Amino acid sequence: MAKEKGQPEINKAFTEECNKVLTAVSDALYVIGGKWKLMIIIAMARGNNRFTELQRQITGISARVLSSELKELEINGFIEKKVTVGYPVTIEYQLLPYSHMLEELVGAMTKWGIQHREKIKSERASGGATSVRV
Amino acid sequence: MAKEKGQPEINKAFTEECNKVLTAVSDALYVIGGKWKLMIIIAMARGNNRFTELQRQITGISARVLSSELKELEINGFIEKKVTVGYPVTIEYQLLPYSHMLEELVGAMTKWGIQHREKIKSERASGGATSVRV
DNA sequence: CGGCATCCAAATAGATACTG
DNA sequence: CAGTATCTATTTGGATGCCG
Repeated sequence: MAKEKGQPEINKAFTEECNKVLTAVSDALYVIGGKWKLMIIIAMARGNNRFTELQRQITGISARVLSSELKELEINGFIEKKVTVGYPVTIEYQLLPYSHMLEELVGAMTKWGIQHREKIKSERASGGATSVRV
Repeated sequence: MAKEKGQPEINKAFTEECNKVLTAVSDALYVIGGKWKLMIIIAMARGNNRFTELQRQITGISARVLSSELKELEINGFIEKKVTVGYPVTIEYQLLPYSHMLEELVGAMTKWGIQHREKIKSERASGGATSVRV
């Protein structure tokens, strides 16, 4: 139902709401999409503030990629780079308040990711064809 | 704080929780990451069930990409392809119950995306350097 | 330690044309 | 309408080496 040509006003409201959501999600994916950005923010929220710490915590990220992702996160107002001058110069990345607005999103994604892995596991027991990277 | 070497047990609990979240988010991104999968599910949840409808609703997706994304969504248990034999054969895609588990995630992402666009807009008024695709 | 430069491989996606 | 095929362009990212 809801696809006949009879009631165009109903479809129109649906289409507008749909467009709104699509635009918003598309916006979100544009800034925090990709494999790494959210992961970096998550790791930083747990106290990993140094370049090398982040590289160690986030499995599989290379220095080149980490470096460029940090730059983008900085440009987009999620993090800040702090250079402390001293005998060994230390460089730390700090989350800015704006990144805390991602907490709800991260929470939802975490929850879903856990559920999904459970689902895959129970399907493995039977014999479904699904995909998770190992 | 929380980076000295004094209290290793505290850091350890943090690291474990961190790994758990990172794994979950990584899992989630693996299945629903990319530009299109969530968008397709959103559009389908609003009554777009035909190939061409989806292509019209989702700005910028090509037939080739839509086709392959639909296949992956089917493999991963989010949607189902229904072929109705008849004089004009009709093909419809239906969301499966599993895809409804994404609603909370989609909601959080929508909310964030809207907030982000607002933020960018108000920054444009002053003169920040951020990025949104136009 | 915190990167940048370079090179290269692979994934992703756009354009276009064609089909039953 | 619902795709497939092909070819190409762009993006992404891994590996390695180097630098202050």
